[in-house]
Amino acid sequence: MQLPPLVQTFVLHFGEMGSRWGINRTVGQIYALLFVAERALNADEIVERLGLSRSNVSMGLKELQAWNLVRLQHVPGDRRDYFATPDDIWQIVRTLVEERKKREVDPTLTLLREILMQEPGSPEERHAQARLREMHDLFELFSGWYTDVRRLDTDRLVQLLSLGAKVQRILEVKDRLRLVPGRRRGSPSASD
Amino acid sequence: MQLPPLVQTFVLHFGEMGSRWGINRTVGQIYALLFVAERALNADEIVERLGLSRSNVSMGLKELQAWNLVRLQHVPGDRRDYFATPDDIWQIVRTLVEERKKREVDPTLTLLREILMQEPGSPEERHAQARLREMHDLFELFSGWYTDVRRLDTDRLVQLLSLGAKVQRILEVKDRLRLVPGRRRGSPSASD
DNA sequence: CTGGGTTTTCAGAAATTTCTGAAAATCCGA
DNA sequence: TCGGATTTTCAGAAATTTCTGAAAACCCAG
Repeated sequence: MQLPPLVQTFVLHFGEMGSRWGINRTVGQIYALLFVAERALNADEIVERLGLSRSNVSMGLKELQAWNLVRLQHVPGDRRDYFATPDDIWQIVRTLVEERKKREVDPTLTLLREILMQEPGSPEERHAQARLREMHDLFELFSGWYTDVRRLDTDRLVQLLSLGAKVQRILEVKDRLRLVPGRRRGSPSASD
Repeated sequence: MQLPPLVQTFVLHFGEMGSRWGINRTVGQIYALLFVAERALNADEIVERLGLSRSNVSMGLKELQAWNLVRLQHVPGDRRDYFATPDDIWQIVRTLVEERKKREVDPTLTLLREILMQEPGSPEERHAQARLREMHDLFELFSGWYTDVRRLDTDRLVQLLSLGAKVQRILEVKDRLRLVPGRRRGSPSASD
């Protein structure tokens, strides 16, 4: 592995983290390398820097492309493919979340719905269903929240995250307003 | 595997999902089984229902305990250990997030800080650092948000999630108020 | 203590995943 | 169309992870 020490530390760590996330170590390393690189790299440059076989790098890049996590670029007068991560880190986060939702959350929701449609054949199954309904509702809640929030532009998203639990105060205000008797929809207010 | 079909479907799916999440298949299955079970189960019951070896179940339960994801119970007059998941699904979510943060986010933040302390020895390293600073700030933002939000009680949390992007309106109100010239802190308002 | 029930440990077996080299396919300029 | 540069594929090798049986450790009632 032929890398400045600072980069190497990160690449190795990210590779390990990747393997805890169902992404394999070398794919994680490739992504880490591309993420900190000053310019797009071609496959041979990745081979050289990470000390992997050419075919392994090819596989890894293919996987990253399937995840929409790298962009393919071309250098004029050079036939090789060059790979880069998006410059905007928020774009990376969005893609990552989107893809994981598509691959993990959505199929799980589908399965849960199917299970909930079935007729329970025993008290045991009835209880299992009740429990799975809780899980289903939880997933739906998160899924709906995400569908909403993903539309926010990045500035607003950052604003929201920075606010943290202060948002709670808004909910408190809302509650208080609810308690006021005779209050009606229609009067504009931040809590509506 | 000796299970009602409805439960079996879920257990198998959850096992597969687990393996995409760095949790191994059988640990996922054990958790799924406990999650839908009407009562706490002992190790032999798990062996019987999932068709795993006794030692494998022992390992799996140990791992789940390390994650704080199962509670140990005792039945009077029975020396065996019984295992159950928390009744409150939100408690499960909280534990899951907490543990993943501890194991993945925190160490990554530590590493990133260390890297950012180093003196870059080349333009390449300087660029890498800039990039990693972006990542660091992103992680800090999420981490701070989480630290805040985890304190909310479950009702408020659900309320917040249900609100989804409607929270955006509050931000818009906030912006608008900021633009009003001469506006001062002190006058109570939902946007403060 | 002792003995049986229970859980844990751990070395090796089995299964799965990752990685590689060699060959095939693709692609493009001449 | 040809020929070299580049990328992809894939069968088997290597590495890693998971799983198991047997034995050790533990634990408590008697």
